[in-house]
Amino acid sequence: MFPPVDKDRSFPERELDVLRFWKERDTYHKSLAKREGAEPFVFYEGPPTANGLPHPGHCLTRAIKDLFPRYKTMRGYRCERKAGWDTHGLPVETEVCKELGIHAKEEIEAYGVEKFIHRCQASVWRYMNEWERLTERIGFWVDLKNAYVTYHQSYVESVWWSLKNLFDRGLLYQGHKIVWWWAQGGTALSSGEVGQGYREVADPSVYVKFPIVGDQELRGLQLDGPTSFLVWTTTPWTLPSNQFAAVSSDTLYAVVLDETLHERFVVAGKLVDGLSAKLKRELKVMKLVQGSDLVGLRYVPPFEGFRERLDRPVMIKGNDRLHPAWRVVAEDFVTTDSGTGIVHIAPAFGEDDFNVLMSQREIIRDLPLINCVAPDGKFTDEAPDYCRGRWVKDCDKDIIRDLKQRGLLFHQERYLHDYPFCWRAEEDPLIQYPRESWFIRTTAFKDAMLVNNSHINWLPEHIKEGRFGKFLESNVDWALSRERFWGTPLPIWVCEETGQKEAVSSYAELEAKPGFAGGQVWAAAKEKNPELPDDLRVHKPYIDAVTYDSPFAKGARMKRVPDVIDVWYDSGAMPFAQWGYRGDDPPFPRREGQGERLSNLATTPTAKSSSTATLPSPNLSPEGRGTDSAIRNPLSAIEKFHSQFPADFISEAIDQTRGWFYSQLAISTMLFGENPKSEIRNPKSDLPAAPYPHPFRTCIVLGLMLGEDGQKMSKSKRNYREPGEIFDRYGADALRWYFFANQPPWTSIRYSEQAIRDSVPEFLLRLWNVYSFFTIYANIDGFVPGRSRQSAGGKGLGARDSEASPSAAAQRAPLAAAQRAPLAAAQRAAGAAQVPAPRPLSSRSELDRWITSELNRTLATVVERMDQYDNYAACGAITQFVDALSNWYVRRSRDRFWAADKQSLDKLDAYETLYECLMTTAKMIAPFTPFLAESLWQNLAVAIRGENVEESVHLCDYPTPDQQAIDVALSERMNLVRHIASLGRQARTSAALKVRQPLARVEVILADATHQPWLEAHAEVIADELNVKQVEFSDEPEKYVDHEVLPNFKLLGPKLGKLMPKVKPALARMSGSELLANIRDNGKIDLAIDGQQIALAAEEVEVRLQAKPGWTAANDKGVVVVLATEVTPQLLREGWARDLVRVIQDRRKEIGCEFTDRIDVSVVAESADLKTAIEEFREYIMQETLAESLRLEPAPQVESVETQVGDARATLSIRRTLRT
RNA sequence: GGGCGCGUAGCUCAGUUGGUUAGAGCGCAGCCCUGAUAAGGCUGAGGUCCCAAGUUCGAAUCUUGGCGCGCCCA
Repeated sequence: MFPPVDKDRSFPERELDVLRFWKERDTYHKSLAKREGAEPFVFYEGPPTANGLPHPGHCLTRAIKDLFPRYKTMRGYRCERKAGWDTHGLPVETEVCKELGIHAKEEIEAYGVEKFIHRCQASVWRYMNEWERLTERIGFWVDLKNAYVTYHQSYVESVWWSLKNLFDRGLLYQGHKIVWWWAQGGTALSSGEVGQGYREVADPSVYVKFPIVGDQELRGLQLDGPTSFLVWTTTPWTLPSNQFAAVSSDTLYAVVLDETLHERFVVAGKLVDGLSAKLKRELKVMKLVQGSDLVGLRYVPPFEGFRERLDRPVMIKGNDRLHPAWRVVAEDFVTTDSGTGIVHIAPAFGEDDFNVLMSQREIIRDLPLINCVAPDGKFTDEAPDYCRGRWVKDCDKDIIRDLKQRGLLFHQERYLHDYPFCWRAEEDPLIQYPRESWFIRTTAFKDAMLVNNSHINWLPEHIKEGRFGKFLESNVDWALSRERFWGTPLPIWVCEETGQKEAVSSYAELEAKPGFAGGQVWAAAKEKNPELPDDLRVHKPYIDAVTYDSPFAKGARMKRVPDVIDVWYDSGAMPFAQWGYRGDDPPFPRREGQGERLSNLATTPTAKSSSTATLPSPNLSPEGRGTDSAIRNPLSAIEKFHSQFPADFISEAIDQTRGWFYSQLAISTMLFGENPKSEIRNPKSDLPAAPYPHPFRTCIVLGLMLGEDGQKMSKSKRNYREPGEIFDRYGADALRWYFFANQPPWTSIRYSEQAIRDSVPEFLLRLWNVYSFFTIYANIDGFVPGRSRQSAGGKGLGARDSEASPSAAAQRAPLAAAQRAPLAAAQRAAGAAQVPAPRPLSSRSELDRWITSELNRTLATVVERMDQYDNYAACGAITQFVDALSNWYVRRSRDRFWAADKQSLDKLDAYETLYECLMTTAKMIAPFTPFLAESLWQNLAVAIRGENVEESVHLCDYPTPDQQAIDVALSERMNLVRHIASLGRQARTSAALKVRQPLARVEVILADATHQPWLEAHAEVIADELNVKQVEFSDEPEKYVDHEVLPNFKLLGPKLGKLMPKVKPALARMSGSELLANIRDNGKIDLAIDGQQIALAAEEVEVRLQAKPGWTAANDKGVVVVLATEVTPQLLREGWARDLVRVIQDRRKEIGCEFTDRIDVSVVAESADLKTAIEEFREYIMQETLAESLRLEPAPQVESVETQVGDARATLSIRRTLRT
């Protein structure tokens, strides 16, 4: 007995049962254990941050991350899935700040860094439960218990190790650069962070006069009267820090006369007209000058703050004198696209500007930087008095007013542009500001990164050369340091005397340093609060307290630089840091039989660095290590890293292009790059190269998920539903199927609740109904799968549908199969003894062979597509199969299932075939909709076969196609039958003849007669589908159809060229049937076009059919179906009988009959025709409705209903047969 | 402003080396079937394939230039 279908339970409810089942049985770990020793399929989890709530976008990521590991596991690979959490960084800090109601960096310091860090650490886990619940509920199998956590000491130390490696190789340097600066937060932001904060704002746009100093040599410019340079800026607050004005050497500048102001101005010639238009008055061009001729001209500084100090010439090389500020320089970056062609240079506030200063410093040594803004974003005392101590952006208005009063403002307007704000403090505009910062010399690896990238399988492909490739091309050094609190501390200690620096790779290494001090700060904190996680030891402020003796100067101390690092570095270090890997130290033991992924990394293990002078032997167990073990790399980490590097598969959304995708690639290329010659390598580096690509081979770049309104999903807009509600309403399978089957994963998808809802009836429910149909009848008939009849000697389909399929597995994963084979064989042997195999496929009916062929064709497609990471096409194939199974196989097989003889071979074949289809489908869909698959498996397999099958569908091998079972011709023919049936129904519709009304005959006309003999042999199917007595394949098609002969453009195009367009009309002018006859007789058609003789071969034309008017017919794709519409009284009565059957069946249902209940029927009707019909078809009616009696007189004891049968009214009473 | 991607039915999306009748699902309308029944099927309406130019015998598809949207970067 199969467990009866639980009609009352919803999909979500059943999913919860499945979740419980997996948990109880620990199915995930069993699925791993089963693949012990098998070839690994490596997956990396890109760590989410758990301090925000997950939304539907995260569901997509988690679904796709589950799909392929599940699939690969079933295909025989071992796929560990270590979860991870990204825990550091600004997002966390700002959350805590919000909680505390504080904002600025000083406020954090005032609150206390130690307390602040404690809150950060706690806040990281705020939404952990929600994330874990989501992960579990959507069916994402991942090892949450052993998740890596970026603030854990082992992780931090692994990151330190990698930074030390870079430092030792001279790749980590301190530089003075213009950075995007979050003044309130007191830190620089990475380009990625800045990018997230752009938004459109209206800034003041001012054109300012820089009056040319009159007493200088004007090089024949003949400026009679006051003349000014016009400069343009959208940041008036930078004007008090103006230092130069830049022009473009080879641009023509115009000296224009403004007759209203009676002043002259210098602007780029090209921009004069535009400027005039803005002003609505003419600017008269007096003279044109080459930009290079303006270089060196001085102007009056717009503000006085630095004038006293700097407005005088200084000596430069060769006794020349030059003003340190407020003169014109030529720069390449100056364009005439906008503004005035003369650029205001404030070196403190722009990268280009800063570079001007740097090149000027090559001429004037010690040239000071003009900057009257402090790091907190407020003006210093060198600024105009009305600005001092105020936030720069607040001063724009006052500065403009001041300029206006002094007659220096030429023009003012508002300018709409995108400007960056802090991504975590949305009201804070960023400013560009010069800072000391630590950088990684990623530019040295640009070529290596490009090579590495070229080996990665990006999906969609355009990412490789497109977005990601372009990004790599424009690589700039990675600004690593952050002047913040909650992050991985930069592990660099500086000698307070000499300023020399060194990097440290672990806390233990610090403790081993001579003169180690400061550890007591942590010890004291821990004593005071024993609850503190030990991981905080390596964080601020405790780590800041650690100092030691300087190896560079006697008596001096080493102190840590106070910065923490960019969180993106944390995430990018994940391929090794998740294991706490810190290099092959001790050497990694080479193991036999390990694939190429290990060999290159493991071949050249080298000892290094002083702290490991006495290496333990590689096989020393982790427990047996000595006291200094913490300094060394844990053995397990080395093994783990080597066996799990690189990843075969990762996936995140496209916004990670410059985030996680880049950070991983950059770090991996720098540490494990393949071609040492092309890179800066240091003898100290102990890292052997790994072949590209790494650290990931295939990356599916997911599209962004938009809200229902097409906008980016956002909590404040509420344009999406909480994932939890989706699970409760439709279930995880519905959501997953929606993701996998509705579009390729990389298209950005608009979240649509309706579409999720729809995946229930379209796929899940349809399949479930097939299963339900099977269960109902299999139970009625007491069907036991595999125990059909004569023992077929074991080599039937039984082997295929039983779980074990060792030969298939052996081709894929030798190790796994070898281990499993004996067990599987034993299982099969045991099963075979109890359960004789069913009839072989070859003995079964055509319909059975057809659906089995479809099943295997589907499997072939699914496996082929999934191996290419193409879930969308795979799902399409599955959908089609389920449709074929439900709407053709089951429908056409109904009579077989209802056959009275429970032991009829045909009936048993039908059960057997459907059972096999369902079992294989359960396995086939397991990676996609794991819950439904499990329910099917439990009810169809485990409930019947118990120990003889895997206890979960997810422990099964993925089914592979049986090429022998595929019959392409049969598929084609069956499609043709389905097509004919569809056309027949179409014809019925147009004649308003319902299918229940039998008709005498249809005639089928085929353009291509290839399959006609086969169809003639299957006329019965068509007759049944269309409810006609007779199907004929007309031998006089001319009676019903016109033939249209069309050229095959694809074949003829290249051959005929320009004549091509004339062929179609030429053919149309001739009679279709004559052309056909021509082909039949001569094998070709002769045409004359433009006087040229052309012969068209049979395959170069296409014959189309068009039903002639006057016939009830439908045509499409070379088939016409003509319907005989005459309804004789005999046919009419038969139609009525069928109608009565339907009415009785309805009534059966209404009174709650079981499928097998017998009934007594009474029909009272006035219509003589109806009575005749009933008598005529009495047997048929009784048989169809399981009636024991059928009377034409009232049944007073039984409740009756009025009803309509055909055109007649009738009173119907039925009751269950009274039997004990 | 630059890079990348996308514009196909009311909606969500397919559309394979360019081939002359551009498809699917949903939605809508009408109908059918029903012992899988809170399912299923059929039919219909609905398209200047964003616009323009070019290449070609032939363009939704290739090229160029616009326009619009999204993402990334400035």
